[in-house]
Parts: sequence; C-alpha cells; structure tokens
Amino acid sequence: MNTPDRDTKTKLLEAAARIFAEKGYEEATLREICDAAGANSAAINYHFGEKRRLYVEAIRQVAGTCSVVDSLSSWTPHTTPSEKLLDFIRTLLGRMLDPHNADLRHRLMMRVMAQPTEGTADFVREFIRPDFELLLNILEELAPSRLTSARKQLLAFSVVGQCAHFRVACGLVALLTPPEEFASYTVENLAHHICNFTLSALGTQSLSDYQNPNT
Amino acid sequence: MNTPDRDTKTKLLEAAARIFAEKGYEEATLREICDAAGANSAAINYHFGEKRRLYVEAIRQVAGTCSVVDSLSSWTPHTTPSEKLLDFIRTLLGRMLDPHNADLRHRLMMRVMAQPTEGTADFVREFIRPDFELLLNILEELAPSRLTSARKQLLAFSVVGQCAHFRVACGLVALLTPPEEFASYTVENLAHHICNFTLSALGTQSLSDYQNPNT
DNA sequence: ATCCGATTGAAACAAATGTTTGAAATTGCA
DNA sequence: TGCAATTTCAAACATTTGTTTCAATCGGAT
Repeated sequence: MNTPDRDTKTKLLEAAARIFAEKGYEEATLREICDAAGANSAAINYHFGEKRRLYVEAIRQVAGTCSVVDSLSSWTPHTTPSEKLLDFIRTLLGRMLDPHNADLRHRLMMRVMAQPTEGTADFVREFIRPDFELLLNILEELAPSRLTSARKQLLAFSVVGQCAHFRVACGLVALLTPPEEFASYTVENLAHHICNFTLSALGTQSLSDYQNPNT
Repeated sequence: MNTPDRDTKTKLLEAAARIFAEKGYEEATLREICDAAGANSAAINYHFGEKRRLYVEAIRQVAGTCSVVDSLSSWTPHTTPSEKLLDFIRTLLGRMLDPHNADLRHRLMMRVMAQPTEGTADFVREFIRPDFELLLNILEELAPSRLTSARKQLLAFSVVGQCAHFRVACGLVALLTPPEEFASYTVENLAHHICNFTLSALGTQSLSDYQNPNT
C-alpha cells in the first residue's frame, strides 16, 4: 500500500536476485541479502515468510523483464536467416560471458538450470522458452521443410550447448587452451565459430562476409 | 602403516568422493561422510586436518584411475575416424548421462568444472587432458591438414559442449522438450545426432551405416 | 488528536556445521 | 608381556544458518 512497504520489499527482491545469482541458493545468506537491502532480518520473514519464497519471488520478478528476443528488434524483412543466427548466437553468448556487469537474468538462469527447484518451471516458461522458440524459427528459415521438429529441437540444443559450454566450463576451457589462444576467445570470435559451425552442419553456405579473420 | 589406518582413511576417501560428487563441496557435510564411511567425526581431522584437504585428496585419488581413453582400446588400424568420433561421443555422453551407477569421475568433473578450487588444475591435467587430446587427434584424422590447431581446439569445444549441455542443463532440456520426444533422448540417439552434426560441419560424409532410425 | 493495523528494529532461538579436545582403545615393537 | 606411538571414540566447542519473538515505530482513517 504505502511507499515504505513496497520500498523495502522491492529492495529486498533486488538484492536477493543479485546475490542469489552470484552465489546460488544455498550459499546466499539472508543476513547478506538484508544488509545489501538495508533491511532487517525480520523483514524477510514478514514479507516472504521463508527463504525459498523469497528465492522464487526474486526469480519471478527478474524473469518478467525482457529476453534475448528484445535485443533483436533491428531485424528487417531483408535480414537473412544466417545473419539472424549470428545475431542470436552473439547476443546469447554476449550475455552469458559478460563478466563485468553480467546480466542478472543469465546468471540466475544458469543457477536455475544447474539446480532446479520450485519456481523453475515458471522461469523457463516466461523467460527461456521465447528465446528458444526464436532459435527454432531461425533454424526453420535456414533449412525450410528439410527438418522435422524433433531434429530442429536437437539442432537448437546443439547451438545452445556450444554457447553454454564457454560459460559453464569456462574454467576448464581456460586450463585446456594455450593462454594466447584463450585470449582470442572473444564473444565475437566465438560467435562466428559457433555460427559457421552450425551453418556448415546445416549445409548452408557460411557467412563469408561476416567471417572473422581471427577465427 | 597398519591396515586399520589405511582402511578408515581409504573408506573416508571413497565416501568423500561419492558424496562430494553427489552434493558438491558446500552441500556435503562431514558428518554424512563419516557416517557413510563408518568413521568418527574426528577421523577427518586426524587424517586430513580439514574439509578442503579431504576434498582435494578425494579428487586426486579418483582422478588417477582411468579415463575415456581406456574404454576405446578396441580400435584397430582399420577403424575409421568417423567411427572413432562416434565412439568417443558415445562414451563421453554415456558417462555423463548415466544416472544410475553414474560414473563418479564425471560427476566430480562436473563439480570441479562448475566451481574450480585448489586441486582443479591437477585434476584437469591428469584426467581431462588426455581425453581432450584424443578428441583433437580424431578431428585431425577427420580433416587432415585442413585445420589449424586453434580451429581444432574450437571444434573440440563444440563437440564437448554439445555433450555437456545434456548433462548440465538436463532439467532445462526436459522442460523445453515434449515428453515423448524427451524420452527418445537416449545416449545412443544423442550420440548419433551430435556425431552427424559434427561430421556435417566438417564436410565429412555422415555415418549412414551407423545412422540411427530414431534420430 | 487519536487509535489501529501495518511495518520495522534489536535480540534471541534452535538447529546444523566444521573443528577441537582429551581420554580410551588399538597397534607395532622390544 | 609391557611400553610407546598411533588411531578411534564420545562429547563438546564456537560459529553460522534460517527463523521467531515482541516491543517500538510509522501511516492513514475516524
């Protein structure tokens, strides 16, 4: 009702989303969240009852904001499917890998993926599914009527899997790759590699004009 | 020296490896490990001093056993590179996905990948690297002298990434895929998809004789 | 201005965790 | 056998966790 109510509750949700994304559910402590929000320990109990509900609410709030789809509004009717695929991969990869102001939603997504709990299904439905459908549409455009929906699904997982690997197993990749080579693993270079790899697999001509010299 | 010493110490290491693999470092409790090992809480302090050292020792011991490489000794000089790739992917995927008697080392590997700590580098060097080199060699055989080592490296990550995704984001995949389709995601079917996807991307003819009708 | 419900605050709670303690038991060796 | 070192045990410790308590405070309707 009144502003202070919504104020601390909102602050709590924001701090919770950030800290849950950073540390995961178990590692994040309520005291840390309360301190970050400038609220009292009892505020969580008052507004949310228990830790898990705060977690679910934080996910739900963050999920409703936007998705990869929104970043791709610059497409025109003349944008080719190949360009769309590159755009999609670059956007997804960029959000996944950005270490600095890393996108809250993707960090949360990774947490949710790794450790599904109550509220996960909603998060997937509201936030991840639209992006996934977009990828399926791009694949359909790339190879119209050549692919069953089951194959498209698998192809989409192949694309996402390649991207996610550099996020999930980043530490491993760093240990397996020579330093100077690892330094060249920019979003741009990786996106071109994954895009061209996928286009080749589909039998589509690679984006030579987009080809990155460093790849 | 004496058997009981090595006995409880070994039991402790085995139980620790299993439980750390299941729950991760923070979630696993020392009391649970001790109970599983039939040892006293103080035994950990006596033999290892602290929790982290037990973790590192457990990883190190498990890492030294064997790797994917050892499962592929059935290859002959006549085994084609494509068959080798399928074998590799099937073995890797099988170990990653087997939920029942799931391979301890791969569960630990996932944990280590997701949350690198002290001892990770050794684990990678001793256990993961040989498998990765094998994959690089297979890729070299598939496209001799067409690929720079940097490109081979990226291709290898694309292969591993596709496999790992079904492990890491298994819950997500299940939520995005129709149930009856998800039911068809057996190791065999997924391995064929990933293998053919990769071979197509390399411009190599797919393994039609190995083609799986359900894929 | 006053009262009542909503909200906040400081402190404490029970439970669980990693760790320590010191005595008891066991082992290897003379 | 007897001794000394090693290993085990039950109990307790200090700390941290999520949660609760209850009085103090605030805000708006009467």
